[in-house]
Amino acid sequence: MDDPNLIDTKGGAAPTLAQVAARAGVSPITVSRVLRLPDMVARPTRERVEAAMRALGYVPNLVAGSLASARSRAVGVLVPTVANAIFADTIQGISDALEPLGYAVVLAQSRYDDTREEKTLAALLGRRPEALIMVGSPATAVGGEMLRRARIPVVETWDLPVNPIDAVVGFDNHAAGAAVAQHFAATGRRKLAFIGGDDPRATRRWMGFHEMAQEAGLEPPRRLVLGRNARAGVAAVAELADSDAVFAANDALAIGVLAGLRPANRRVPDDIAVVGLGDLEIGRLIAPSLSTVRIDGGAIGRTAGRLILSNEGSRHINLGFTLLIRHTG
Amino acid sequence: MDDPNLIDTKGGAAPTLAQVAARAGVSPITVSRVLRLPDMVARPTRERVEAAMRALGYVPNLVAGSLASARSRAVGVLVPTVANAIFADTIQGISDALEPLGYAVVLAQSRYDDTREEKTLAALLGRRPEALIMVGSPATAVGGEMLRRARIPVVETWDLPVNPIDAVVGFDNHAAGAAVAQHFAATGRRKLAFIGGDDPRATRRWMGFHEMAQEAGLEPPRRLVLGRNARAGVAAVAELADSDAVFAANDALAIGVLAGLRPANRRVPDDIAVVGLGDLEIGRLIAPSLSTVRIDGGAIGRTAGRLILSNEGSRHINLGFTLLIRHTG
DNA sequence: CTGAAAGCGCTAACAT
DNA sequence: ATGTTAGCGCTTTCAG
Repeated sequence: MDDPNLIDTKGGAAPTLAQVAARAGVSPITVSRVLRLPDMVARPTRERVEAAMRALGYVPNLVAGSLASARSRAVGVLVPTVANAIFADTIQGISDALEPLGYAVVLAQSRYDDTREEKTLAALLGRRPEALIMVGSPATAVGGEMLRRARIPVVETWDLPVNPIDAVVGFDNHAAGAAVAQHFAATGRRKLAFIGGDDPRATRRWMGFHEMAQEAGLEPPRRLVLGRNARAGVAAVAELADSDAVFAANDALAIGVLAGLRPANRRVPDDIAVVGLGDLEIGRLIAPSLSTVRIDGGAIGRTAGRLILSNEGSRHINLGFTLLIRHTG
Repeated sequence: MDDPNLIDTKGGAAPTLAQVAARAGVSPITVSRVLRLPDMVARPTRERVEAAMRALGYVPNLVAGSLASARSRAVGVLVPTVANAIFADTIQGISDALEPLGYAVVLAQSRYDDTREEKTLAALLGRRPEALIMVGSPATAVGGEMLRRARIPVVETWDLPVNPIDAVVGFDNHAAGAAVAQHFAATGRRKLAFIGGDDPRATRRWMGFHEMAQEAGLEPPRRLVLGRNARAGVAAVAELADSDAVFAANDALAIGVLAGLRPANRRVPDDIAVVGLGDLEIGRLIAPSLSTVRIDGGAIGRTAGRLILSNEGSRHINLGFTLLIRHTG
């Protein structure tokens, strides 16, 4: 039963805590204490142990420690994709909040695929993380159930689910969509379009956008589901011939739309307005600068990290968004 | 000795393999086999065990499994930062290559800080990953020694170190810098500048750039070390008054330079050429489109993933780069 | 095809 | 301040 996909772990066993103990002439538990509770150990003893560690190049086996103590000091992080810059700041924020405290970040991607998400969640939970942070909410009931049974802090982010599993750090996607539609209506746009994925968060943006357009007495906006990256934005332009305002569910998409509009000779914002979401640094720097719904992804990550470390304060945090009208709409 | 930063792991123990075994009326090892070697177990037995697992909501404890088998099925990934989009594709590539095989990605950031890198490396190795992939090479001798002693596959990426620890997947940063300088010289530029960080890879780009400029008979280029993000690019423009060509060590920086040049009324590429590195999708979409040294970050990640899974073929892979001259230079 | 025994490397709980 | 004992939840090895 040889699995050809196994990494060939070379020979040469790593030194163990017991070996350090033997070399220092103490019992294993003393070495363990030098590592975790150093000032519980007498100075000379500690120094002998430390010398032994250095001599052997000892690296404590956290896997064994996790099993013995039932504390993995790991947090699972599940994002749709890391390639989309929109989530990078959130991962960074989580890492910034937790790594200094000795937590490891175990990262996994769902790729916007519900089946994969379920598998990934199981794989993540198998490592017994002390908490799990995810962008969005579990797509399946099974996934949700797994998280609930795991009995660890769970933080759903980038949205405000109605029935959260535990903690939430996000913003109101519906309201964000509505805000953009309202802005378009207020600036005299008549034929709106939305471009984005069909995941729950994008769909909520669409719902808010759609409803507010109706309320403003505009004809129903179009919805284009072509992908989530800049290329999809370029492609979308072919369908935008009779729209005068587009809300793209993320900034990369919006920048793609801008790029597609240029050769089509449609002037932005005169002929058509374009608003993105996320506020990538680059959106502010291009010309014309991109109007967008600003989301503070870094704050989402840091807040999620803080939430799993403490039970004080609210566990349902709405970080909001800001409509930033720059030069494209 | 209460650490207030401990996550409050709630009560309610997760079901164990032994409990599943008891419920199914088999011995623990049989449950273990159902999980790992299902077709070694008779059909009816297997079905009983599977039913018991479902009934209990059993999630195998991979921490215990790792300890017992000495195989963690985890890979450590160390990057300078995840916020810089330039490494996102590499992480994605690693994840794509390894997650389907059951490996977890333990992600950590060095933040271009040598001390932090050393600590992070130790933290990573303590989890006993079966391999470690890093962007660049260990900054300190201690870090290198730790990696060597870990006796696991190590892949250094985004560079071609002269004395690699083990495997390498990267490109020649020196040659990339030289190629840009050569291009500038060939297109009549006289006063070159370089903007980037002071990390080893950026420095190698600078060296190549500088040497080739000399060879081409140009006056020595300037080197600006102001940061690595787009904002640093904007700031750099103040120092670029008498340069007619800039090589920015990454595309975000280059886009920042472009943004800074606009209000300064300096035309690109007529007054000044700008070339980046990385080939972010967005660079191709802005106007004028960004000239850049294309690096296939995704391929670097996937190749690194493949390398740690197999010992066949070369372990020193130069994936090269492509100079892409578009509209900024 | 299934099981019994032993142990991975560490820490918790109790001594002393 | 240090040590002893037991055991975390699983897999390995060897039997049958």
